[in-house]
This record gives sequence, structure tokens and C-alpha cells, in this order.
Amino acid sequence: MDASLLTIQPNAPEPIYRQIVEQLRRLIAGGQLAAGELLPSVREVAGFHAINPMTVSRAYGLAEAEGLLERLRGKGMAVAATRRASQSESQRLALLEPQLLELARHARELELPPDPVLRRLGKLMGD
Amino acid sequence: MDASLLTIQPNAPEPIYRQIVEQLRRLIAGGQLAAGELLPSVREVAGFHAINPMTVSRAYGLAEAEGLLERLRGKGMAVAATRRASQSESQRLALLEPQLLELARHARELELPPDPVLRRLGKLMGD
DNA sequence: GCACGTGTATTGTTGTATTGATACACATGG
DNA sequence: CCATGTGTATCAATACAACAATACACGTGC
Repeated sequence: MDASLLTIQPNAPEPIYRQIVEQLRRLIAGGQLAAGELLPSVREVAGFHAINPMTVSRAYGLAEAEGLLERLRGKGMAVAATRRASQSESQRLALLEPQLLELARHARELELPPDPVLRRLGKLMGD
Repeated sequence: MDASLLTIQPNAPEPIYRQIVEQLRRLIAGGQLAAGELLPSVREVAGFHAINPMTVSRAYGLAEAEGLLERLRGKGMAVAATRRASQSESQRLALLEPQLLELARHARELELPPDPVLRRLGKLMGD
């Protein structure tokens, strides 16, 4: 995996270390990061995105505590072996549930019918 | 308008005052709050939701700066007269755009095809 | 063996954000 | 007039995030 594959938005309200963890969660669940695959080093990610190495370390540490990653001493961090393959579609869909619920609530507050919202989202997803 | 119509989640990462502002923005754009309609007082909202009056005041102040509300001295805050009616559907849809973009990005990271995501969202929106 | 690359613990500083407690100025409405 | 109701300015407390600069422990690989 290359450090350029991580999307970091320094100005977002969401803290950087959490952006990284959540992104890893999805990339692993989706199978874009295979079990055992080595992650870019803390210093590599930090250098590429011009952020502090300790911020990346914090993200890696949280991901390890969550069972997403495991440390290979002297090598770096790798996708946990227990994450054999990508999860089932329904499991991945469940990860989007909170966001879908919030979206539905906002659409209701805007008095927007389902159809235009679904059409727009379809377009954005490359339909 | 009644204070109970506002949804407040004190434990959400999103700060309370911003929850209020964004909710007002949508309720006004959708027409559920008509121009000239009086809002519940700072203390009323604060008391009902067990939060600090200053937090509500801050939200009202931001909403006024944004042109959503206007102050009626001695009376309280009201929906700005310039907000004559609900905006067009495309304008309201535009307010959802950032959230739709983020959702599309997450779905891509999860390697989820459009179809199941759209179907699930459709269900949540009452199909 | 030893230079190098891992991640991490530590300490301190900076900037920002959120919420809270109190007191105040002001207009209403009987 | 004055009690009551507006919103809010001010100050304080707290928490959090990110950065910076070190130093450390560990394993790899030539």
C-alpha cells in the first residue's frame, strides 16, 4: 500500500487520526487492503501528508487495539491476519447505516422526497 | 414552533450549537418553519433539552448572521422575512450535496456497488 | 556486529473549541 | 412603572487536537 492512497483533510472538523482509522476500517472491510499486507511506515505517511508522525502512530495504535492491524516488530504494521477476506456485502452495508440514517433524517427535514435524493446519489456513485 | 421539534444529541461529536443551526437551516429551507414564525426562547429550548442557554444563544446568533433569523427586540427570534417560502427542490438538494459526496466516497472505499446502497437508503426514507 | 528502519513513550507548547455561570441591557405589556 | 421576558457580553473552566523534539526498544538485513 502506498501513502498516497490515504485521503487526509487537515481542515476537516474530524480529527486526522480518526480520519485514518475510519478509512482503514473501510479499506480493509472492502478488501482493498488484503490480510497481511504491509502498511506504509509512520514516517512515510507523515512525510507525504505533511503531518506529525505521532498523529499517524496514534491512528495505527487505535487500529491495532480495534483488531484491524497487527504489529510486525521491526517490520511495521500489517493488516491483521484474522481479517481473512473482505466481509459480506450486508456487513459492509451495515457500516454505512449510521450515515444513511442521518441522511434520511436531513432529507426529511428538507421535505425532500426519496426520488431526487436517490437519483443524485446514484449519479455520484457512478451509476 | 415548539422546543420539542428540535433534535438535540448531547453526546454526538457535532457540537450542540451547530446541530441547532444546521437543523434550522433545513427546517426553514423545507418550509416547515414559515417566514415570520417565532422561535422558542433561548431559555425554553435550554430548559427542555437540559443544555446551557448560552449554547442556544450562540446558535441563534449564528443563524442571524447567516440571514436565517432576525431579532424582534423584546419578542425573541423569528424566521427572517426574506425567507419568503421554501426553496426549490434543486436548491434543497444542493444542501445535501456534501453529505452525498462523503457517502459515495465511503461506499467506494467499502467496494459497495450503488444498487444495495440505494435500495437501503430508499427503505430508510420510506421508499 | 551494526547501521538502519520499525513503532512508541514522554514532555511541553500552542491553538482552538465547547460549554458553563453570572450579570447586564433592553423591550414588552399589564 | 415595573415585573417579566427577551437575547447576550464577559469571563472562566475544561477538553482536545496537533505539533515539536527527544529518546528509547526492537528487529531486519547487509
